[in-house]
Amino acid sequence: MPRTGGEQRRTTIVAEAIHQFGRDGYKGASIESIATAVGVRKQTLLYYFPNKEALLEACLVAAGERLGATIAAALEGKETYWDRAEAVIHGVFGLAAEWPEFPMFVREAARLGPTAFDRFADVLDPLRRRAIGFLQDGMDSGEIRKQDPAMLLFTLYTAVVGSLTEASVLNAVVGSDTGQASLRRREREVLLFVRAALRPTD
Amino acid sequence: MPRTGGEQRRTTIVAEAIHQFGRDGYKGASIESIATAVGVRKQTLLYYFPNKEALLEACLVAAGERLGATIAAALEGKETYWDRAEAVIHGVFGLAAEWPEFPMFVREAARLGPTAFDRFADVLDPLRRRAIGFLQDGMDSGEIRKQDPAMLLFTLYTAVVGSLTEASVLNAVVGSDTGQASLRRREREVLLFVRAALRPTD
DNA sequence: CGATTTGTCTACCGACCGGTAGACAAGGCA
DNA sequence: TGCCTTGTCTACCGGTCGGTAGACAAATCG
Repeated sequence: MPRTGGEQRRTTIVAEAIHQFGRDGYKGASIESIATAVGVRKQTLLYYFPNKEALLEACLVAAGERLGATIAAALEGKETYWDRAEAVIHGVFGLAAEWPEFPMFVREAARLGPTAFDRFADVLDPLRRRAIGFLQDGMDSGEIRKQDPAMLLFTLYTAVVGSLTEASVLNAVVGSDTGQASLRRREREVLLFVRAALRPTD
Repeated sequence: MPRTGGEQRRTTIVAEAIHQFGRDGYKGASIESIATAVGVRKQTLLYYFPNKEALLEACLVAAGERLGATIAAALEGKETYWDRAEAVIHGVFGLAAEWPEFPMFVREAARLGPTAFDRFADVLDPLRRRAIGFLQDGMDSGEIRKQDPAMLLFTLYTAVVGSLTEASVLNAVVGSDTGQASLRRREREVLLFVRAALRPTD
């Protein structure tokens, strides 16, 4: 047994937990099934995380960091306000493509209440501030429709996350539309929608 | 014991179930706590609904009918495309104001997968068709930005429902903002956002 | 080499949850 | 009046879940 264990196990468990919390909800996913999926017994999982809630917190922080890294990478080298908005949305959709349960987990985190969600949001706070300042600048320079920048950011968030998580609704509204192609269609749609909504009134 | 029971009990149970399914999720809410909340034993609830899933289906149909009635009432007498869109959004926000768990329940229904969500959506199908046709007309007459009307309806849905259900996110993004005043702010924001997004490109 | 830490396991417990069986009382009906 | 349906209850069962106790083996370190 190579003593490389430790951290690696931890991250594997967290990844699987995000997967199952996203798919089945916090209550719906059992630590037993998470442990089994990682190829380990429940008690081994409890060795790394003292209880289910601690596992959740680890997932929230990990998810925040992952999303933060994605967004930071997307912003690199982008200068204009529209390039940035587009890059962030594209980055988030890319993350959703390679990790479909990720947006569902974030939504579940929000459902669990502010206490849980803040664990996730705190990691992203610097980016949140940057985004609001940036939207404010765009409004000052007349490139973005004037409004409350924080509320705008909230509405943008709901539009993007909703588009990523409401697959059942998509199915009911536009008919069967699944897989990677659907995700690309939705990304394009959200981009057009957001661009139109940001455009200043003449 | 007045023999008025029956239907009234049923609807009371369904209302409470929507409440708890919305607040705690399908898995998180137990039929026992639902029964207790309406002042009855679990076995009495099981007398009306053979099992938990049957209760859920009854909730889905009831929710669909309630939302359908709300939207239909909102549409009455409205002629222009913008009056209609605004009336529907206002109606949905009104429903959310008097029944806060309702949007959460709808989102939970979507989370449970297409099979469950269709029970809810089927009731609303006539309205869905009307909405798409109506958006199409608006595009043909140049009053609405040209795009896929079904995808537009989906994006509008996600924006409205997201704004109603992501309270934790709102808290994290714009700071503490609760109660009826917050709901009104969000309604105004969504209205502005949607109006800007629908506006045709010059 | 021996002591200790690290990691994984088996065995078990108490709580809860969904659902069944069936007693029982009160209203409606022939 | 007496039977039957309707509605509500107590009692219980099997399964799952989160969590504890503690045995045990391999790796590490003085």
